[in-house]
Order: sequence, then C-alpha cells, then structure tokens
Amino acid sequence: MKVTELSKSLGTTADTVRYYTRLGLLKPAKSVNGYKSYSNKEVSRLKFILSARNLGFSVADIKQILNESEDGKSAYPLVRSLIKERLEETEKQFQAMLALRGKMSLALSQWEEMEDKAPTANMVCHLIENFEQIKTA
Amino acid sequence: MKVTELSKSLGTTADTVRYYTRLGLLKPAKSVNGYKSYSNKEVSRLKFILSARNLGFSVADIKQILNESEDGKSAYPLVRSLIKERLEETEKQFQAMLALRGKMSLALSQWEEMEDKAPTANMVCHLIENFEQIKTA
DNA sequence: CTTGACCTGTGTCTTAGACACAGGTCTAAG
DNA sequence: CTTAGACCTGTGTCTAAGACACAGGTCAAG
Repeated sequence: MKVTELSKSLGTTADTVRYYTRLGLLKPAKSVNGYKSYSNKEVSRLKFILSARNLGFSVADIKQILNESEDGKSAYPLVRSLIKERLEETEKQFQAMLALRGKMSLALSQWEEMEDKAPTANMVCHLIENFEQIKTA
Repeated sequence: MKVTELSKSLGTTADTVRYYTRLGLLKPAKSVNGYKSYSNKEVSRLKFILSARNLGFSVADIKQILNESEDGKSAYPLVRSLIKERLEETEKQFQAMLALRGKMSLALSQWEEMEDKAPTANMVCHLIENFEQIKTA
C-alpha cells in the first residue's frame, strides 16, 4: 500500500498519513524505489488512530496509547483516564461556546435594527463598545 | 502607561498587549528610555479590542474594523457581516462539540464497567476499535 | 554600586495537519 | 527511446492567538 492508496481506503488524506508517519505512529517499510509501503498491520494502526481521533483523543494521547500496547500492556486504564480528561475539557469548551453563541446572537439581533454611525474620538465602534458596557452593567 | 500597567488595568496580560502591538493594532509612543508609552487613546483601543475578542471576533477581523474606522467610515456594515460569519462558524463548532461530547460520555460510561484486556495482533485497544465498529454498524 | 523588578526586541513553541516545492519514479503513448 | 503526466519523496513553512524564553537595557531603593 502506498500513501495515497492507504489514505483513500480509510477516507483520509495523504497528508494526514504522512503526518502520522512523521511522528512515528506509523512505520511503513521502504520499497526499493524509496516509496513507503504500508502493511496490513499499519492499516489496522491507522484505523485505530482515526477512530481514536474521532473520539476526541489528541495525537499525543494516541502516541501514548500505542506505546503502552506495544509493550503488551493493556491500554484500558490509560484510555479511561485520558478520555475523562478530554471529556472535561470538551465540557468546558462546550459551555464556553454555548455562552459565546448566546452573546453573539444577542448582539446580532440588537445590531440589525440600528443605523450606521461613524466612529468618534473615544469610540471605535459604538456597537461593540456599547454592547459590552450594557452587558457588564 | 507602560505595558504591564496597561495590561493589568484592563485585566489582560503583558504578552497580549505586546502581541497586539506587534500586529500594529496598538501604536504606543516611545519614551526616551525606549519603553513603550500608551496614551489614553491606546487604552480605548485596547478596551475595544478586548470587547471585540470577547464577542467572538478574530484579531484579523478587528484589524479590518479598526482600519475602517480610522478612515472615518462607519464600521457597522462590516461588523454586522463579520459577526454573521463568526456566528455561523460558532454554530457549526457548537454542534460538533455537542456530538463529540455525547460520543465521549457514551464511550466513558460503556468503558467503565469493562475489565482490562491486553492488545492483540490486530487490535491496539479493543475499547476504541470496538466502540467505533458498534457506532458505525 | 549592586540587587531586583521591570522593560526591550526577537525567536520559538503550541495543534493537526495543509500546502508548497524541487526532484525522483512509474506508466502509457508517440 | 523519449516524453508527458501522474504519482511519489523529504523537507520546510503556514495557520491563531498568544505563552514562554532569553539576552540585555533601565530604574528605584538600599
């Protein structure tokens, strides 16, 4: 399997495969011509990596997990603790986005009815500065 | 006003102020000793920048907005169209996070009851690979 | 006159790839 | 046999929004 071939067979890009290879997550053999050659085992690894990414693990997480399992250890404890961390982070980001979304759509709806106004000496854009003042008031 | 002074007075960091200054969003005068000196006008600008960041505008957006208003134009139309874009993006990211959060917490709850198992030849971590299979089945 | 707290510019680091580029390789057609 | 075009190679740079590091300059207090 060559790079593009592999990437397409799993629905990803050649650049992604190259990236993982650079990081040492995939270890293709070298063909005589210098092309990278991915075995079935590498295909499984990539499948794993993509699944894990999909589940919210970072590439660094995946590297750790792969290391554990290469030592023949069970990756379960690590996987559980990592996903807990990631879930907490996701939860925080989620709440932040929720708040931001609310703020943005409130601003947008307020602004839609207002007439255009030029900047003044002490204000760049009344919309934005006033919005913040109201909110914090 | 010196950098740290300014940053603290508006509840941000010196690095952030330096960053905006590097980008040309803030234009401090130079003191004799070479230190940057921020006027009241710069303080207002920073206040504006922080408000806009808070509302979801990117730094590049803000740069545009500042340019408009420096030309004495009203930034309103630009501000409205930018926030629409950003809101759409935020909405997409929000949905993505929502889905991810669901997937993660489902995985976590499933995994918590399972016993540790070592990796096998064709699977790095059964937890992850099986989870994806189930989901896509 | 030294110590410590502040400042300066500049450069590197972060994520997860995307994109570019110079050059090597393979395949098919002329 | 050659050449065009499609693929591959490694390497380097770019993204956002700062955080952090570092060598060196400046200042107030003791």
